Amino acid sequence: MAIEKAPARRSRDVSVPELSVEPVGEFLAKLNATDAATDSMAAAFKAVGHPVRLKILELLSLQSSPMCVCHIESHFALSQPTISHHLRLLRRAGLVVSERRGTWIYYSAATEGVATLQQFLNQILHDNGEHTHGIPN
Amino acid sequence: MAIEKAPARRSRDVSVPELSVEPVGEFLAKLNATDAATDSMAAAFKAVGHPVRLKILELLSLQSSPMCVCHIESHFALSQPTISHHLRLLRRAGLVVSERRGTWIYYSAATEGVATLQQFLNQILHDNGEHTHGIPN
DNA sequence: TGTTTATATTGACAAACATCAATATAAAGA
DNA sequence: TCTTTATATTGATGTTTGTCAATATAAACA
Repeated sequence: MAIEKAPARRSRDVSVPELSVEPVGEFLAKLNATDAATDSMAAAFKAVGHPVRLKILELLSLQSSPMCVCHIESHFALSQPTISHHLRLLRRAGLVVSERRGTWIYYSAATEGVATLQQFLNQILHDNGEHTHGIPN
Repeated sequence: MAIEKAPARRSRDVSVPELSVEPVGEFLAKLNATDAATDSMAAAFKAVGHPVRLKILELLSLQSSPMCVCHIESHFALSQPTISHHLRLLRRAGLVVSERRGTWIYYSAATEGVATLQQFLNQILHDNGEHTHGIPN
């Protein structure tokens, strides 16, 4: 197991390795997408970061047509208030929408919200490896 | 605001509206992707469900070449152990990988892990609206 | 060897979360 | 109007999470 030499230093010998690509221009521009944007994106990911909510979203997208709460409920061994709670979180995150029809309330997946997350990950994947300049030896 | 009629009933008049599309075949097959699979997918989403971790991932993908912890750290007003903690969670979720180089440890985005999430959302988007059979009146 | 430096781990604590029982709301039907 | 039913909200409780200070580990260097 060959031990690598420490990365090259800047003119003044600081204790931090040099970045192989400077964080300028487009880099910073993208990076500084408002904190608010990052926060709401993170909040949406957090919403699908729970098995029950992930499954609800899966359920709604597979079902395609809106489902009422009682149908959603029947897929889980959880109390009605708990399902209601998870639905609220998904709604707040913009991942599902609801519509009242008489006594029932129908939920469906919110395409836009899901697309936003998908596009974010897409960007991560495309940015990554697009401009690999090699790594400090 | 027009109030809708209750959805049609089954033969025996139960208190639950009829599903407009029956959950059979491919539907159930997809749905029953093991709970374990759902859980690990949810765990990965949860990992990006925090602003700091989301930003770290963004940072790594924009930077493209691996970054050492001290560089990552410099982007946040958080203690070193806290950053280390977030990196651990990202690593456990399979979203980043780390490699030791002498004293430093370099992190980079794990393309596979991110791709898994991206593909999941992709599926959600494609399933949704693919077979809209109309909704109960 | 001993010292320095980068990163990880531990322990503690406050804040956020998941869940349920109980209750409220709101629509439908008698 | 009163009752029933579907869903939401509230309040309580145990669990998980985010954060830091203190400490440990591990590599590099003198």
